[in-house]
Amino acid sequence: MMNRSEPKGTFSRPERTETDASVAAGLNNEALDSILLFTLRRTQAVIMQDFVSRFDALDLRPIQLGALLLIRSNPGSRQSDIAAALGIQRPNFVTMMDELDRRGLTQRTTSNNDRRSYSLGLTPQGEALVNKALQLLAEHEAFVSSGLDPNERRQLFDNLNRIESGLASGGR
Amino acid sequence: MMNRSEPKGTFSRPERTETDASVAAGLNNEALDSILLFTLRRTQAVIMQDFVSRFDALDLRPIQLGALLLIRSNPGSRQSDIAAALGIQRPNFVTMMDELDRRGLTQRTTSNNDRRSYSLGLTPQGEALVNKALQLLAEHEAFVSSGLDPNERRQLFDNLNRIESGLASGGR
DNA sequence: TATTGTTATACTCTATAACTATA
DNA sequence: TATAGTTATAGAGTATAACAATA
Repeated sequence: MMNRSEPKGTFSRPERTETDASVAAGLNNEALDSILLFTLRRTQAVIMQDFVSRFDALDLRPIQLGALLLIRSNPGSRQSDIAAALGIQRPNFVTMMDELDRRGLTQRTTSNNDRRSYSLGLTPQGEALVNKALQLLAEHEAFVSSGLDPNERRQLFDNLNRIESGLASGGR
Repeated sequence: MMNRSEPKGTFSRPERTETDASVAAGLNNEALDSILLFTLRRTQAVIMQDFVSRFDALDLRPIQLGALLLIRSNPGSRQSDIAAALGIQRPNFVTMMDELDRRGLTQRTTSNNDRRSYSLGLTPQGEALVNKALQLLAEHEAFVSSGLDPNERRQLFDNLNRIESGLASGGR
């Protein structure tokens, strides 16, 4: 173990928290635990698991709920805009919209100003589904944050957002 | 906007930090910004970008570096153990080991005790590559954490680990 | 010329079933 | 019988090129 007193050029280690898998096999994974990317990945994995199991009842994957929420908050948006906000490619969003349309949750209205693009919107069924989803979402967020007090949760979002805005699009 | 005074049953919102994409299109993505899974995903994406661009010179993807680091810290481990610690399926780890072997970075020695399994280890070239990688890794971690002071970075790891250990394997 | 939606396609990641050799 | 490594395979997710319609 390292010195407690912050040696220069060294990063503070996270608290010792072994991965399940490594604990099971008795592996030393200290090296991985101190890498932010890997810690984020593990945390995301367990959160994803809870999300997927909760939203299985509504047959909604995270990205689909993201699309519905964005369309609801930004009615009239174009596919390109929603895809960009979701961080996915336009071609891949087409397939997603095809399915949401097929399920009667969304509608593509041909725009008057620009006949190349669609105006996206939720159908009444889409609105109804999102309302159910918001309830599940609140329970999901409460569950995954149950180990954090409100201030710690705020700190977490703040730290994540600071990292993102510090690195975003600028490159290095 | 909501009241500042923590209304009951409501979660503290993260600080207002718009996604690049949504800013570009002028979209309101408040709903997504308050979902931990989505915020984690965005943060992970920008960190991944930096990681990949830095390690391109060594031709190492994150999961490959993870494998090398685990093997280094746990010489003699079996493939199943390393795969589990990495959180990937055993069949998929086989392909990875095939490539690391082909590149002369790792070696599979048939175990004496149990001739079904291999004892994994790094070759001298593997050791050398990991040493170079550790330098890059330190620079990567410094860069992605440059917006956080040591205490904030510690908090971030701690909060992520608390979420993970709170949800891990127990289900809900 | 440039952009929106689209099609086709390919590459990575991930997950499962089934085989073999050992135990 | 159970387990380690393996093979084959299938499904997501993601990325790019190129086309038709429209600007």
